[in-house]
Amino acid sequence: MSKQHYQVPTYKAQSSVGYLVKRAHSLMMDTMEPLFVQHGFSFVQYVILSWLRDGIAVNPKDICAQYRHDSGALTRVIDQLAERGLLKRVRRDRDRRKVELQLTPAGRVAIESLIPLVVTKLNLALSDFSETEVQELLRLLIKLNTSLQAGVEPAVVAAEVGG
Amino acid sequence: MSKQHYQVPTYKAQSSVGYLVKRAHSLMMDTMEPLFVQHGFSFVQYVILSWLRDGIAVNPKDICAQYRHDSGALTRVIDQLAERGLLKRVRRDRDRRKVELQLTPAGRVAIESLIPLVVTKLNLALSDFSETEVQELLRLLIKLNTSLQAGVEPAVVAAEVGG
DNA sequence: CGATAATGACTGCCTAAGCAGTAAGTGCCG
DNA sequence: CGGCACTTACTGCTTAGGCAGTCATTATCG
Repeated sequence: MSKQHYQVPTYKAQSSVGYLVKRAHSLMMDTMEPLFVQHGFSFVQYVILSWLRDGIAVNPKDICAQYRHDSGALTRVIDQLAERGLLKRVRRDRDRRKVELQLTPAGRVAIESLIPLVVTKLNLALSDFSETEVQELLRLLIKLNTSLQAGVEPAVVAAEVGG
Repeated sequence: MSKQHYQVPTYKAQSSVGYLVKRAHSLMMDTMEPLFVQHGFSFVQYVILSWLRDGIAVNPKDICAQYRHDSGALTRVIDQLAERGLLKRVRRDRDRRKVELQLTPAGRVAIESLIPLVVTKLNLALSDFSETEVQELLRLLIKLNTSLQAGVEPAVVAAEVGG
């Protein structure tokens, strides 16, 4: 049984966590995107390079899952980055369906040059936050994401079973 | 001078507030959108009806500002809703550039029928949160949004606060 | 082993968002 | 009053994202 944080008679959009998250996302994009555009990258391009840099996602599929980006759209963005020589596709013998993405030296230089800009902007956005507040915000967002993720997938399963 | 919450040498995307916010937004969309689609509405359509219901934004321009949606795209969504008889455009004599959007009775019924679905989903997503945690998450998100907004375009902020 | 399902990357198509430009209306200032 | 800048809603065009389907590869299971 869910707690009744929100209730139908008193619900207003502007105090909904959904609205606040969407707005935060939009504002964050407005803050960050010009940074990348000035240096010749789209936001999505930056994201891909960023994930490769951190070594968390190396396949298109991983990036899709982590970043919830469309698979088809991602293929085309990877094409752009590959054409610019910033990454390369490598077929691994182990599972030849998968494509391993590898940053080229030029790609590494590019992403490393963008990181300081991002860090500066984030720190600026959080300049009124105490360290405790930042950690609490991160914790609550992670908690929310975990909960949402758990809620999304069963719904898909149920739909498949029911349909 | 900004606090150094993030630092270049140790920065990783997955602990960035930007990434976490984007992910929260994506997951929230995945959670909410099917609710509306099943009832014949897109997410954006719901948003517009929702803002009209709460009486916060009554002009296309207000909705654009509040929801950071493209003006041109919004016009077309409003067209759809108007054609379905869920809202109507009214020119006010006071400032004939502005279009006042008004929910029709059918529109009010539609949005009111969607609210309980949203409330239920939100409560489910927050079911592991204490009331204190929810309030803290809302507070921190609002604080973040305020800070981001100030960083993006101070002139707009001043105008909105004044209005 | 062989047939079938499932996975991963990719392609074509379509819709919708983003951008720039237009037109009507308003405020400002001489 | 008249000219100019600004606001607001809207339109055409471009592009990018979402969806469905394809092909190659791998896993599953009789």
